[in-house]
Amino acid sequence: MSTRDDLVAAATALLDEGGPERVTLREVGRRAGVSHNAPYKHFTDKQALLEAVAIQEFDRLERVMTATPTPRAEAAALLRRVMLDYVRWAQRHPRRFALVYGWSMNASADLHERAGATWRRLVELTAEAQAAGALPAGDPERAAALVRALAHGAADLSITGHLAADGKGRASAEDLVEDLLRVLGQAGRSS
Amino acid sequence: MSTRDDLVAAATALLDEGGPERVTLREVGRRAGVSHNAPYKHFTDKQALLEAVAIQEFDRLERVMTATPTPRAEAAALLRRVMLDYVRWAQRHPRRFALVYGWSMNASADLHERAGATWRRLVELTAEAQAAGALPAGDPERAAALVRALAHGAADLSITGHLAADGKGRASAEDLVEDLLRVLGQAGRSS
DNA sequence: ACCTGAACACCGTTCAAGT
DNA sequence: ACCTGAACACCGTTCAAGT
Repeated sequence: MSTRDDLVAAATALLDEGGPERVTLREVGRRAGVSHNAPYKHFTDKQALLEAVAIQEFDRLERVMTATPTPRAEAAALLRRVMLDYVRWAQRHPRRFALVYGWSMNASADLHERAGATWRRLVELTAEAQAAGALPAGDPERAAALVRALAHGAADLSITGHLAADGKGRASAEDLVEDLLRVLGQAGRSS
Repeated sequence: MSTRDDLVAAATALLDEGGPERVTLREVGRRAGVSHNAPYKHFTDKQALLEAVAIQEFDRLERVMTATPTPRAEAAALLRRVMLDYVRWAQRHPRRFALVYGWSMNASADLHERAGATWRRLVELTAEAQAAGALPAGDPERAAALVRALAHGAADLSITGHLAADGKGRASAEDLVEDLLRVLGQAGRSS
């Protein structure tokens, strides 16, 4: 483990504990066993350190999406699994989810590039599912955006407690993903 | 305008300009024409000031939802308009959207209460739309959650630039809301 | 090349007073 | 009741040195 890796690991742990404000360069340095401004020798500023954390997390997401552990899985089943993985990851690591898709990261060209690759893979999967009749025909980019937006919104509302507003939230984020895919499956078969 | 109102207005303006970090109590005080810690006589801390901003915004959202300007509008048309208003509000005031539904607000009991009222109204609308056959039958809470999660996710991805990953995003947040309602409408009529 | 310690500006918050 | 000014602790960032 290089010092750089130690710094990223410490920043990730602090992020999980209390969000970006908890990630102080002083505490990151302390946990990595260096001085409070040693991070500046590896990252231009705090923002760059958080970007490194976000990129590391994006790489994990992409690995899940491009891996196909179930041999010969149908596109629809694979799409379902990928989207369920996505909402489970978000619920398991809510602060990483907030970081990766949050405000501060929309200026990072590096992150934008990785997001593009993940997105293209999702569009491919969607197109295959359409061809199999598991989704309605039409622009695969648009159909993929629909599925992704639902999963993203369900994960975000679930994390912030807005899915269970009355204290009796009857639908989990995973339920909503399944509901959407079921409705889209009906529409795909009936057309 | 009381001093308190001036403080909330200044905080709202600063939030729009650069997010919560930009909202410093010193600058809020300066814009309201008071000292840098006069805000402490009206709010217990910065968090409480931001909560006041969030609550003000939630009240506006609720007013849009409970108002029915189009007389005798059908439930489905009204639901469509409410959800389109929601994504337009989010795109117009991205930092307010991030504040209201973001991390820091999930501990505010007052905000939670207001969210509950808005949510119940949406469930009512959904139930009416289901009765009219514009949405598939089933638990209205769950159907409402599906619509809301899609709108929320589409708005969030649109704001952070993730809907147009390839530089040629073919679906706007509004498009996705319409797509979902169309598919749900088909499923409602065919059952 | 990588790291340290002092220093600076800025911010949230507290406190002792003022009217 | 409402406000002010000084003060404290903390943080991001910079700089002059050290090996």
